[in-house]
Amino acid sequence: MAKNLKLKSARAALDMSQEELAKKTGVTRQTISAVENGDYNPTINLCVSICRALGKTLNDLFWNEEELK
Amino acid sequence: MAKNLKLKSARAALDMSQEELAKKTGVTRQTISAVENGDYNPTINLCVSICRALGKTLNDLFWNEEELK
DNA sequence: TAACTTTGTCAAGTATATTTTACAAATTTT
DNA sequence: AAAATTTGTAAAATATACTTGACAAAGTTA
Repeated sequence: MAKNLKLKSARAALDMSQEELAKKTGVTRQTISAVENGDYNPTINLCVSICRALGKTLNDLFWNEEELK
Repeated sequence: MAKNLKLKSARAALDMSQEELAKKTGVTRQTISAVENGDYNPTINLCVSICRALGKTLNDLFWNEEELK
């Protein structure tokens, strides 16, 4: 899977560490790292928590308009 | 968890059965049923597949603007 | 440069998403 | 009303999301 650079940069824009984001979303730092690096396929609830913690929506961080497959 | 009525109605609007949607998204009919009934927490990849099969986006089907928690 | 923080990664364990098989209730079609 | 399709649900099995603990590499700050 591809890296999630939108997530990575949204977090960077808030100067927030993976650790902080992890705490806010109630998961482990390793999980945040894995999501950012595309190492797996998070649940929608986690995605929503991440979005809320970063002030973004699902479409902002997890939707790719282009890739039509 | 709450039922996903947006999903249920988007599917109904296309006159598509759970079985058809399941086939298009590569999961089981029971999985679609469980997602619609809020019985669990699907992965983002499944959510994206469902959206594409129904011509909707993540925000359309899986994002609730209101509930601020 | 040395201390400190952040990040990537790995292995083993636990929790839960998803499958398979199956049956009954409900809805739609004939 | 009967036949056919659609949907809800359940139990057992499998796949995988997520945790815990730990270590090294890279980046940042003193």
